[in-house]
Amino acid sequence: MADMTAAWEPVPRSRTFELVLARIEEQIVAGRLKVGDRLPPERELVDMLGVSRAAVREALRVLEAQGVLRSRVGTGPSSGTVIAAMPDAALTQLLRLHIALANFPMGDVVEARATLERASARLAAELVTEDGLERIRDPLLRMDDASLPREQFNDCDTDFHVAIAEAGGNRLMADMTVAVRNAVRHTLLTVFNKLDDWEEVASRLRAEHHAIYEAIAAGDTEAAGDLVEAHVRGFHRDIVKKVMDG
Amino acid sequence: MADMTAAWEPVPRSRTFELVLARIEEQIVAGRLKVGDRLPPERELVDMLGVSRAAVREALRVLEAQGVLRSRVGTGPSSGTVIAAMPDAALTQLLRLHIALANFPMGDVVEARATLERASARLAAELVTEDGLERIRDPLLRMDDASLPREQFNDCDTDFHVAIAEAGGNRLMADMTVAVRNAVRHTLLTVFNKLDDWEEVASRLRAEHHAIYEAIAAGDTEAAGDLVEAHVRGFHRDIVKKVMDG
DNA sequence: AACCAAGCAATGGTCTGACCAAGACCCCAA
DNA sequence: TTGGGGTCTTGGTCAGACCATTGCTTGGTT
Repeated sequence: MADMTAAWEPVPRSRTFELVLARIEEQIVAGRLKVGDRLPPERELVDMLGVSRAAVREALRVLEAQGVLRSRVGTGPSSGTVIAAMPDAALTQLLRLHIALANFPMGDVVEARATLERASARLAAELVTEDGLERIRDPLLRMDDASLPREQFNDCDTDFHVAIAEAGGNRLMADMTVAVRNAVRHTLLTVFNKLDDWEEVASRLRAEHHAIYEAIAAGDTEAAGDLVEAHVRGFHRDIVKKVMDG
Repeated sequence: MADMTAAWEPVPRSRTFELVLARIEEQIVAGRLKVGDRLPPERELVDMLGVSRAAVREALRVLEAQGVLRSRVGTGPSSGTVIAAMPDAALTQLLRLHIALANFPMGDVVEARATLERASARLAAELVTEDGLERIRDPLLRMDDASLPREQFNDCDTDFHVAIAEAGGNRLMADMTVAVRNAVRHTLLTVFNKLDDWEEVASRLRAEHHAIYEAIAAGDTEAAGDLVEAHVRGFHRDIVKKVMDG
């Protein structure tokens, strides 16, 4: 007799749109659909798969939410439904909601940021090009303007960290870094706006950013990683927690 | 005159389902919708928002793809659409497709695994409980069975790494680790099945796994991290690459 | 009184068919 | 040659109907 200790979980009854989804994913995984390829028009998929247009559209919506598709109305080369690759936006959105749902406590997010950005900074210190350095320097210098409003400072801060992540040349790590950083963008802005000693905090961040930049530019792997990790952890420990608890 | 260097990107014309999506996300971010809460039935949302049911359903489908919702037919307490929290499945699915689309080259994935699992192992060595240790030990011991088919060995391998990630107590890092590991599950299985010297490889993996387990059990943070990183990088360098290139 | 089965109502799932709106292309007139 | 309007393709939206599942209610039977 069969093993009865394992629960007899009901087979998840496939909904129509999931079958459509499976067909499309199948072609992606098999490599028959590549980035830039166009899918058949919705109405053709309806005929080919023998399902309603609503089912097709729900499947497409899922893939769009995963950053795999892009749809445009009209005729011509750029119209229709095409395979695209926008994982970072999809990742960001996903993390944002789950952080809001408190599935991911802020402490976990900080730990993840410290881990990812430390690794990104180390890669950057090893592999960065002159072009990459310039992309890091731009937001860095813009933050030096003392009259910069806090919201724009926050955006530059994001750009700075994103530029470092991308300088390492690892798209997956960069996208995860971007997603995690973006997911807490609103939270950080709220914190910034509550600060009484804004100028003091901004000065500290500027100094830390400059030190990180110097380490990366100098190709000092260890220093770059340590400084970024300390930057992320220190900022949350000393500033974010104080504001959110106090 | 305004700055003309920045491209005048067209404002993305909001589609109806995106408006619905925005309304629901709004309530999640504001904390008015928590895990376990039920959304109004689709037909009520249609009345409240003044849109078609198709639009509502497309929005719900997106949230479901993000692991935020769970829908069930019928009446009663467990039916309807409820806020759930299944980020790891959603993350896995997302990464799987993007890896298939080659947005994320295998080298990047390995780098990310090394980074995430190193950090997870360090956390585990510091924080693991007796219960957590047992969850790590279970797949470890099952892999010691030399007659275990390769596919099940692969699953146990996954379970082993997942258990370590979860032992650290950081849900976000654990979910990212799980997602990345799951996303390459199929690839690894293919590699396993192509190996001529399977027993030799399995022995090596077993030995490395045992060493990792011992380090975590002993609370040796540095060793645990180093061993896991070496395990991940070494496996891909020595085995996966050889099979996929040869 | 206890119990079981038939029926009912609520809810998500699916389909049909229609129309709208954006965008590119074609063709004709100036 | 050029400008403009028509038209076709394509995604976006909607209304309304029916199906399938599920849990609860109800009423009869023992």
